Amino acid sequence: MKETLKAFKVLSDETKMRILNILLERECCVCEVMQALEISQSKASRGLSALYDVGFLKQRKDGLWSLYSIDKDNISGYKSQLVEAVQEALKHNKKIALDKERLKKASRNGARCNSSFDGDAICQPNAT
Amino acid sequence: MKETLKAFKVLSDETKMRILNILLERECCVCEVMQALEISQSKASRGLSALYDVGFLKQRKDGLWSLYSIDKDNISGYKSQLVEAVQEALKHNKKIALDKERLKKASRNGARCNSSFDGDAICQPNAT
DNA sequence: TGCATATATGCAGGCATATGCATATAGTGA
DNA sequence: TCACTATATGCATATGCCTGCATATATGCA
Repeated sequence: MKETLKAFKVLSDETKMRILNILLERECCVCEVMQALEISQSKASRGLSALYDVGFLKQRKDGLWSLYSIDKDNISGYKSQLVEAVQEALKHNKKIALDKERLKKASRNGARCNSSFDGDAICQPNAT
Repeated sequence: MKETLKAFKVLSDETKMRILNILLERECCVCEVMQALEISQSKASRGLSALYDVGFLKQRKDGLWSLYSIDKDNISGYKSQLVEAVQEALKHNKKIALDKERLKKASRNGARCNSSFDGDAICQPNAT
């Protein structure tokens, strides 16, 4: 039961729901998530690891990069239903569409994420 | 998006998830929910109204009683997927089975809920 | 009209979560 | 070994949620 509650709770957060959505497009490193969602590095990293902890994501390392993707092979039962619910709920959402647009232009180290680009400064507050 | 997040959030709480589950069995008044889950009156009432606010439940009044049930006619899309995910996640859960057992014995005013039976006192802490 | 019962809700305390900031950690290449 | 970059995380703070307690509200009945 605790596990189930955690799965619902992780997804009841805008950032994490958006992260899950772009990962449905393709595998991403933390850096690309930052760029796609225009969020800070710590926010991206924490969001990803929260989704990982609950079992929605798998992770692999490639040099400096930490690459996350949907753990399709291990998502089943209610968890796959949750992922489908997220997709269904947001399939016509504007913000999500923007995220996906930006994701296309995003790239590993393409933006020199941590230094020159500072998501913290750019990211607007919780406007919906 | 806010609406979607609220739907996930409401269900990321044990009490509300259990309430949703027993309502899948049948319509209940607040009193019966208290008895089935062995929780306090305010907890039952607030849980029900939270689920109502998000659109999972409908409500009708019958004299003193406030009767809640799953709003099947208006639950569609991602919300019905969420309800299904809850059912799937908890279909073999022991606590849920107990809730349903107690629900069978529960009745409107059968326990003189507010006075003699005090859920607050009986209900054990958050053991899982 | 007054009492009993069922439900809703204001308030306050406690707890969990989200997040920015700063920093630690770990690869990479010179 | 050192500088650089990507990622993870400790700390402090702000915010929101859960819940019990007490009380208000509403309905039925004598």
